[in-house]
Amino acid sequence: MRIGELSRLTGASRRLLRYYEEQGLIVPDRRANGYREYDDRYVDRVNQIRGLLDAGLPTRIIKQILPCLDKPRSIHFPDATPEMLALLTAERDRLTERIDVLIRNRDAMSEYLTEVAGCRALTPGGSHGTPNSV
Amino acid sequence: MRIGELSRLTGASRRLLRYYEEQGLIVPDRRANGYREYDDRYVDRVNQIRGLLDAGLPTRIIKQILPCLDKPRSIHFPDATPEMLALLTAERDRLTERIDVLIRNRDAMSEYLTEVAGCRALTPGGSHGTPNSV
DNA sequence: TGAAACCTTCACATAGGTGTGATGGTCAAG
DNA sequence: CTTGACCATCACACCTATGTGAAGGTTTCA
Repeated sequence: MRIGELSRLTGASRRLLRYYEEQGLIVPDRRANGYREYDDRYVDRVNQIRGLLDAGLPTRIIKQILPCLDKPRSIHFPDATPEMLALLTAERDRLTERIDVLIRNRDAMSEYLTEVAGCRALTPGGSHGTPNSV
Repeated sequence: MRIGELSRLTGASRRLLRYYEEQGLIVPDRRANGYREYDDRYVDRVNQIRGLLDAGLPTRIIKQILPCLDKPRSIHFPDATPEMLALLTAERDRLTERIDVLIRNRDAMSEYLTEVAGCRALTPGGSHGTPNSV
């Protein structure tokens, strides 16, 4: 498929797909006329990239760990230098810490919402104009 | 305490502390001479801000939800407009999604590392710089 | 043949968090 | 007083992920 199609399938703008390529995250083939040609697996790949970006990892890091997370990697993980493994381990641990922080914050939000909901239940009075009792 | 101390305690640069203030996330008192005066609770507060920022929330949103997560909030959560609650709920859900993505990626990394470790165990030949056995 | 829809590259712009330096005030110790 | 450590404000700079537009080639369809 060409870039427009992939853009539609992934939600990433064409610009962004070119950017990911520029950053070395994806390496599409080229047709004779210069058009980029993407095979189907790029859909998953791009989604994964976006997930990692959204997770706060910079492209520089994603570029390095992505080969490890490749689709049906099961059997043929060939290139695993010790540095690679160290990096991956470190990033995984960082990710875990980050996850913990997020969970704590999420739980604090939930807790607050629960409390407010409980409070709400006790004050049947209309909500809007009157700030809310308590 | 003054800004330098808080900076030391939180790891946030002075610049950043002023930035958070500029964004309305913290509102320290001022001494007669203009110096910012922070009370102890700002340490937790700043840490929480950094956690949320790291979580990908923009200051604009943090500013809004922070009052809800305030420390001993237990009893006196006074100002909870419906919009506020909706925003908080939405952000919490976004956060949950984000957490899920992170967990999936983290698990993929762990899985890969486990596989490689298993593979390693089978090839006793010291690889490169004798990384570190398993 | 020409218009529409797609593609290319290049380059400048923006937004958010953060670094850094200039310039100057405050305060405590020698 | 002066020195040094702290503080203040202001402003310019950076990085990274993105948007956007210009100028031009290709393909498709009428």
